[in-house]
Amino acid sequence: MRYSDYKKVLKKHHLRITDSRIDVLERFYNTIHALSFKDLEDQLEGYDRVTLYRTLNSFIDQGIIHRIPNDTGSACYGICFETCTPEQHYHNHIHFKCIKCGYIDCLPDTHIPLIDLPGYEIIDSNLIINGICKDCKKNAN
Amino acid sequence: MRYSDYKKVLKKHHLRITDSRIDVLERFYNTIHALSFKDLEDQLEGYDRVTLYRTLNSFIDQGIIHRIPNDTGSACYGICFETCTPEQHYHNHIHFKCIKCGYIDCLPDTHIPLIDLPGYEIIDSNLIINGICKDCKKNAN
DNA sequence: ACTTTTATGCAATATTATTGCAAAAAAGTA
DNA sequence: TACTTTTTTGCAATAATATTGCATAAAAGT
Repeated sequence: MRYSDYKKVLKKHHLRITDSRIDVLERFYNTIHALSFKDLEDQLEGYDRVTLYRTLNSFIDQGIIHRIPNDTGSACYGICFETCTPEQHYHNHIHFKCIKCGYIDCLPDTHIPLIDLPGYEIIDSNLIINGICKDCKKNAN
Repeated sequence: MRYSDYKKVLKKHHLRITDSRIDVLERFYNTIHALSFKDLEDQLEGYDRVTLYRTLNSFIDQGIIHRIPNDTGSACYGICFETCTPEQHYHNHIHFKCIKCGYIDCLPDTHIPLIDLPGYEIIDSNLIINGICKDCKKNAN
C-alpha cells in the first residue's frame, strides 16, 4: 500500500489526512500482529502520546481498527477487514494470543461459533484463544 | 456460606486466613456478577488498595478467582467454580457483558466450543459475549 | 509463650489514559 | 491563491490504575 492508498482509506472513513493517521495506518497494514499502544509509541517516535491515543480512538470510531480485550490491562488493536463502517463494527473473527511471544493475531479466516443463550440478546462476541503460535512451536526445537 | 466455610476455602487453596481474604471472598460468593477492582474497593472500605490488589492476586494464583478480559482496560474477576486448583485454572465457561448495566456475568452452565486451529497449540480460551442481559431486557419496557 | 513465616499499611513510584487550551494544519470557498 | 472555518496537534496538567520496598502486625507452627 502506498500513501495514496492510505489517503483513500482515511477519506472513506471520513477522517482528515494527517501525518500521524497515515503513519499509524501504515503500521497496521504492515504488521501481521495486533498492535498495542506501546508498540505504536515505540515504532512512531516523534508523535505525542496524546496524538497517538486520539488517532487510535478516531480509527475505532470510524471502523478502521477494533479493540481486542486483553486480561493484562493494556489494550491491543487490530485492523478491521473490509466489513466495518463508521456505523458499526462487523467482525467476528477469532483472536489468538501466544503465551510465548506475546503477540496477538487476528485470524481472518475464522469465525466465532454462534451461541444460543436463551433470554439474552446477543450483539457481538469476542473469542480470544491462548496458546502457542506456529512460529513459536517451530522455534521450540 | 459462613465464616467457617470461607476459612475452608482459603485452607483448601493454601492461603492464610486473614480479614481481607475473608471479606473479599464473601463479596465474591455473595455477588452474582463478576467484580472489578473498583467494585471491591467501594464495597470494602478500610482496606488499603494495595492489600486488595494483593488479595486478588493471591486468589488468582491459587485458583479461587479468574481474571476476565475486558476491552475497557480495567480487569474484572469472577469466582472459579469447583474445578480450579493452584496448579491450573480449568474453566471454559462463557462470559456475558451487558452493554446496558455494564455487569459481566459468568455463565456457569455454558462452555466455549472447541475450535480447531491447525498448526496452533491451544491452551485455553476466553469468550466474552456482549449484549443485553435478561434483567435489562425486562426493564426496557 | 516463643519463633518463623506471611500479610498489611504506608509512602513512593510506575504505568496507562484523559482533558483543556493555544498554536498549527487541513479542508472548504471565493 | 488568499482567506475562513473546522479539526488536529503538542504541551502541561491531571486522573485512573497498578506495583514495589520496607517496617510493623498478624497468622501459623513448635
